[in-house]
Amino acid sequence: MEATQKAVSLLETAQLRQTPQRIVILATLLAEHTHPSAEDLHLRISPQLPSISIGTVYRTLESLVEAGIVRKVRSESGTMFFDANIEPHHHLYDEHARRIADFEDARLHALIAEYLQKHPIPGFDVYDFQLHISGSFQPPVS
Amino acid sequence: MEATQKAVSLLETAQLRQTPQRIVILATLLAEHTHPSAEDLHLRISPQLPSISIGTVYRTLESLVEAGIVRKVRSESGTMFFDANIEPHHHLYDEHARRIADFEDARLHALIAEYLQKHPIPGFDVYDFQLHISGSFQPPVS
DNA sequence: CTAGCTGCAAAGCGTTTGCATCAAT
DNA sequence: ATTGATGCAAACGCTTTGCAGCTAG
Repeated sequence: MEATQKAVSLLETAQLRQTPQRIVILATLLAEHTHPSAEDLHLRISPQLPSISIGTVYRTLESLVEAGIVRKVRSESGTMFFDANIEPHHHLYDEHARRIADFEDARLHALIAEYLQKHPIPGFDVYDFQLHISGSFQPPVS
Repeated sequence: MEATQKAVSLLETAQLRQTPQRIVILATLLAEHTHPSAEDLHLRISPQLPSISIGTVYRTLESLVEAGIVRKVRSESGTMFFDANIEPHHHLYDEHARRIADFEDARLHALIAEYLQKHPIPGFDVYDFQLHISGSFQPPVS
């Protein structure tokens, strides 16, 4: 399915207003295979919708997160990155390129989930967990 | 050993100048069992050393991190928290109280490390990993 | 003596927000 | 028509930085 159509249908089921801004933001994010920041998205969208403001991008992303359509992940540097992949997955933090990539490994996820279930943490109620793996994509020339 | 003495000896072995500011900052952090922010530390230190500036706190903490004496962890909200416990450990993110607590579990750490070693990620060099467990300390009254 | 740390204040950066206007429903 | 979204710009919170003076070595 095309990204724009998918965006429209997701907004519809989430009962969110289908404004041009929201449709473009969500469609752009769905078409991405990376994890863009709000600013990244704003830059990418500006040519198609020059009047869109960065504030709207932030507010829209926040609504999408609340609706469960989008996930946000904070990077080491503090910037938020957005992710339309809401399947449980982990992240690889590239320390050199300063970007974040998805890391899906159902077995690893199950392994940790099982461990946490078998060994509950006293006084702490676990909602969710995420593995942050830091390293680099291309080993630095040493 | 007393915190101040430990701070002095850590600064010495790290070959960092033993200024009153650095000694107090490190000693305060060593005495903490929580993960204070730079501002927390500044507030806690001000009565003893009223002239100390927040900039110095940040610069000192950065030096200590570089020296491997201190770890920093970014919270969900974006604020940095500092931690004098440099043993490999994971963190519990309390979504309600917005604080971070240590979670040490050598078996879980070993389990994940072993898995990552046995199943290398193609094209990615792993330096380190951290499990972010989110939840709450006192289950909300529902 | 001198390399490097400190205090101060200003600037930086990503993000949020108040407000008047505008548009989806 | 009404509720909620938008653009704009100002403000925000945390962190970093330039600079002149100070201090540990």
